[in-house]
Amino acid sequence: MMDARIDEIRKQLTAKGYKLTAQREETVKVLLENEDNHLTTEEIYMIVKNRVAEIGIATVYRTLELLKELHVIEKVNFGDGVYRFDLRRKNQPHFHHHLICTECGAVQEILEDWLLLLEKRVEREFGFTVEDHRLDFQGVCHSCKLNQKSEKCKAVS
Amino acid sequence: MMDARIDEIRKQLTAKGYKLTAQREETVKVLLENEDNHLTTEEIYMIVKNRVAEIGIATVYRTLELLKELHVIEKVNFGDGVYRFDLRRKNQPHFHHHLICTECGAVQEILEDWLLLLEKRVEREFGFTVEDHRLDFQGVCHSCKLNQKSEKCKAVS
DNA sequence: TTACTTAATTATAATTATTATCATTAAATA
DNA sequence: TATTTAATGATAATAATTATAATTAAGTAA
Repeated sequence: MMDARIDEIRKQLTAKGYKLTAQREETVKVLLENEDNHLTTEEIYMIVKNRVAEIGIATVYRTLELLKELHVIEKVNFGDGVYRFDLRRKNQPHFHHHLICTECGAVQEILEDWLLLLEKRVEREFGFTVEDHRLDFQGVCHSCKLNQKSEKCKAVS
Repeated sequence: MMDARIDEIRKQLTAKGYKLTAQREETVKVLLENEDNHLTTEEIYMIVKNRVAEIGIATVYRTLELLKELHVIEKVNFGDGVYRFDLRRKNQPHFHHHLICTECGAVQEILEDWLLLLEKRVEREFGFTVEDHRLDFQGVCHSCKLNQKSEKCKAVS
């Protein structure tokens, strides 16, 4: 399962003359295992270091930059001051959407592409050919709203 | 015109116990005059400094942070490594959209809100209450496409 | 296998962006 | 006018990222 994905990435790398070194492979594994997580460079470095020890943070920076160029991952910024990395999904030409909870910080993903119609409109109205997009919603997630309700109930009783 | 906008911002500041000092006013003016520009902190600092001289960069950082909290401006990141600041438009509860050209770097704004339907869908399908959103399209703008065509014509002739 | 060539790595220095500190100034208030 | 508080400027400290240079690993040709 994960091995297939790694092989695929290896092919993408070799196609461009790069190698999948042990350090790069471990970094990719961490990304795959944390597909839903949105880790920072520092976090990725710490996890890889705990496993193989033989890695410097500069290599992590370089590997992430490389994977970004290959469109394997995307560098995202949810406005909390740090960059995070997010795997692109298979067979999804465009980047997925996010629901960012301003209460608890949770980030949920919408993998379905909701922007096809709007992209046609952009082409029609602005003569702009869309290659990719970024759509994030900020707001209050379901579970935070439930918690707020139960807080209110406590206050009333 | 601009004065009205500044007065409005002054009121927003005083309502929260802040003052519109000379430094803050100049910073706001620069933002208003560059409504379509997306300046970085450094750029804003240089412009203000050339006018009043009496400002330190720390004050610019502080002022921009303050204006962000008041929802006067938004801190944006188009993926080129620097943060930029973008004025929120009047009577627009949600942030406007961007068309970012990957060829020439031009950033065009869509001031109309195209996401109302999708936000209802987010509420319905995920129980997530949207407070704000961020929508950017990356691609090739109209004028870059025209240029590419004329390049081809030259090559053929 | 051995020598050679190149890519990739590590450790660390340098750079850049941002934030924190603190003495000073300006403004508001009593 | 004296007092209090907010805001500023200069600069130190911190954090994130990039650049550098020596070393290692891997691939290739003789």
